[in-house]
Amino acid sequence: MKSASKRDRILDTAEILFAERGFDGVTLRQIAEGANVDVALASYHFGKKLDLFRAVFMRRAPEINSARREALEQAKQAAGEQGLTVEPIIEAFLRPLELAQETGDKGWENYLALIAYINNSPYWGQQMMSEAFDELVEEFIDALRAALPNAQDSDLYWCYNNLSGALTLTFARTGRIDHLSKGLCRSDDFRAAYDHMIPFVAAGFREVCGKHND
Amino acid sequence: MKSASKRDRILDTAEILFAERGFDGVTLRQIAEGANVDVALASYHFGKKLDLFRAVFMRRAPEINSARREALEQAKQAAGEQGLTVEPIIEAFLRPLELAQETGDKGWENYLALIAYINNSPYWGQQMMSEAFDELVEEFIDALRAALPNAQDSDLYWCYNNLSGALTLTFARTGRIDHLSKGLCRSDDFRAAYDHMIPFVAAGFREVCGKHND
DNA sequence: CATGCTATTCAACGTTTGTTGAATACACAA
DNA sequence: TTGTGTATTCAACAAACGTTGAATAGCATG
Repeated sequence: MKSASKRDRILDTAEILFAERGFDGVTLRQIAEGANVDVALASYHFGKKLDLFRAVFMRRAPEINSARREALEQAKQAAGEQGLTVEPIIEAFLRPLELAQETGDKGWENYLALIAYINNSPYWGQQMMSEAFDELVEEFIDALRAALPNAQDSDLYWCYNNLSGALTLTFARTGRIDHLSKGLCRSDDFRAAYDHMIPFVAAGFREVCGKHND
Repeated sequence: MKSASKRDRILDTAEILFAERGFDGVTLRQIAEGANVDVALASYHFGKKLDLFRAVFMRRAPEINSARREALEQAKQAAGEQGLTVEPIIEAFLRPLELAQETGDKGWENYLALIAYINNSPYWGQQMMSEAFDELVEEFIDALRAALPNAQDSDLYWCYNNLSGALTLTFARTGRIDHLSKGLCRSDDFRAAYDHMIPFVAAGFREVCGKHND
């Protein structure tokens, strides 16, 4: 990160700090200090503070979307003519994030924590999340609708809401589960988190949206 | 709220604003203005800003805990000798919150949105949440362990993590599901939210923690 | 009425905030 | 070398921040 351009260092540092403390909990001076850069440079490159926040948020979204889309496409290929069932769809939605977190690139961990913050904030929540991710989410809902032909649409959306909540809490890595389980589970054990989340969520969809065709 | 004591009006207003914008997104002057009170009064009653935040957070926690504990006790009575199954345990954990949100007391809605904010914040998350709720959560984990005798403890905690995430996203009422579903689902339709969450979560627990004895 | 205690306001403090305009450094083309 | 545009720093702004000490009001009890 030392050799990256100053513009990128601002983005990287802002990503870390916004993920930890939220938009209002971070000052431009803290970001500038962390990036070893003058305060005014952030304004020069990104404009207002809110524009910097948006830039951080939008930077990695396309990569997530394409990774998920590709995983869904591969699952469809693998399923062949008999069509997709629930579990591979959920798997395609979630595993790319585990992979992102396991790259060792702390940037991804921070970015996903930032998403957790935004997704659960009534103030920031709806607009940015929808703008960045809803188009692709619809593709997954379509796949789930095909796999669960007896489901009502409202059931599918409510189930997606449960999925989204479980996922973003994992992003946040608050360490609460570490404390609650007395060290038995660790918030940063991504493998364990997703290995438990995928069957959990898939079973929930099947239960609520009808077990037929599965 | 007009006739409440000024001290209470500060708490009520702080609850609203903290839930919307988080700790750093709200100023003491905004709180004072909303409560129709001088700025210095908040410091007089509560000390530092952070102490006010804690006071807001801790105010309603005991009421949630006792409502949940009572619901669990009633479920145990109803189950009799054959012991509790998963679904009534989840129901006892979740329904009291639906009831709180349906009282029409906006204070409860705001408070739960505040919990959503804290639970997903790596900065605030662990300490306050654990302090307020973990003791009671352990009682529910115990009940689930009895209902799922083949479960490993780590499985139970990971499943609780999924439950916690789904629940707190519902608390946040970000309106994203309204947009995503094109109005088919509404974030403030608590009945629908819990009616979908309870079977979803119960099925997840049974799937991950073994279907035996259920 | 006087006394004492709590609640509330007033006024001000020293910092810190986001943002900006001018000044400087840098890179590269002519 | 000179010129030009971009990148970066410097210095400063007005506004807003949390917090505090002293002053005032309200209200019980004596």
